[in-house]
Amino acid sequence: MERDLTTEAKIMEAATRVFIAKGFNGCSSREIAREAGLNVALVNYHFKSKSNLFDIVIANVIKGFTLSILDVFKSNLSLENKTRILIEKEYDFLTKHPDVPNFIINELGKKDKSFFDCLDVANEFIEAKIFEQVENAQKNGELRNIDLVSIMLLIMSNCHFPFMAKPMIQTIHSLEDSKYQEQLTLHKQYVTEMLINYLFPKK
Amino acid sequence: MERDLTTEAKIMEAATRVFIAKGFNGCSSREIAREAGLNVALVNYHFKSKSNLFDIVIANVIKGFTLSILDVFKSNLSLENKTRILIEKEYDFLTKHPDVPNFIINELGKKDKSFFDCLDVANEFIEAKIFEQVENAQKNGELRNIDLVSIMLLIMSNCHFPFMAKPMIQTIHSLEDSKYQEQLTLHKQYVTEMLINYLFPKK
DNA sequence: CTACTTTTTAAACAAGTGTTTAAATTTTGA
DNA sequence: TCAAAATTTAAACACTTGTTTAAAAAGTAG
Repeated sequence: MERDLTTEAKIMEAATRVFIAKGFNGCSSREIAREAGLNVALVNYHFKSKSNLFDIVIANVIKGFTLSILDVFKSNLSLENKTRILIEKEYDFLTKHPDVPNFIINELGKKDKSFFDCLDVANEFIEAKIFEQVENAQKNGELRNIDLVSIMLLIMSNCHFPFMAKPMIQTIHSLEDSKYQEQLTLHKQYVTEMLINYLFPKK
Repeated sequence: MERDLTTEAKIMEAATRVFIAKGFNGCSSREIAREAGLNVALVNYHFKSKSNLFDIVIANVIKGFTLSILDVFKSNLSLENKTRILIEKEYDFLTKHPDVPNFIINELGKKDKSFFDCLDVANEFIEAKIFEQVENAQKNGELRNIDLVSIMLLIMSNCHFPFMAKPMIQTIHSLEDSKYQEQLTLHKQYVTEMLINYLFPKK
């Protein structure tokens, strides 16, 4: 019962590309098949249904997105350095995959908690012992004493939003892609300085 | 040739609600008509087509969103106080309309520049002379010397993202609506402090 | 009341949707 | 080599989509 993985890989590649670009409702099974250069029926033969394929794709995207973050958390660095590297990595990742945050936020908002639990990323974070490190850094006075949700929100807001709002900002300010990329490189420095200053106040 | 505005108003109300919640591709003309308690054909009779209705709705939403910002810009306050009030107003607006940023960013990204030019909001900002005020504040040393795009990005990121990511954060941290609202109230204070400290460094 | 316009309605249209079917083809294992 | 299994295909399925049509209803003005 050896399966032809190449066909499934083709479908996954095309589906990931199309789903991220247009969302679940914005594309059809036939469009995915066309992009993969395959017959429509193959999508359901290999993946049962469009929504099942979608679940696999989004789980995959989230996994890939989470892995690079976890690497930083698991490393043996101070929280301040972890934050610096995290921002750096986020901007790197998002430069390559600018549509991913929008995709995750929009499509995950439609799912219920049970789906999210299946992804099982929470345990990975617990394993990284990042919560203990935060608690300790706050006791030391190294890290500002605000809750973890807000810390995450502050970092994510300043990393993700500039990529999410890219089409809008580009339209408003008439910036071509290369100019906006320069803007983002500059912005990353501002964001890093601002967040580090705020989260890790020196005395 | 007096038109029954009530019917058009009903369609606009339902369309705005449904479009914001589900996006252009996420809903059907029939769903909008059903929500308005009207016959499907009335949508096209009064608004020509679904996409025409959508253009009117999104232009309307953007206008409403922009107006409250412009009020702040036009007021006679220092940039620091304008920033404080702007953040306050953004959080107020977004508490009432949490789905609007996602809606605007997603759907405006699909439109081209010509559509955006039709909205004609740029002139309003020029009229408010906010650009001159920024330039002067930077010469004074009151405002940090970074470009306007980044200033806007910093403020918008920290105001909009917490609302855009709400479903995701709620799922991750198992927070009910009221708890997340408390979180946002807290977060607004952090954001204000962080942004003011960074944008308006005291000496 | 009557002739006319505007509004509303149910029904139909062609096109596209996700999915299934059954036949054709390819691959597999003995 | 050859039957059994897995894969691929074209075609069809029932359903929804945005939109149009033509008749009915409501409203308007002389």
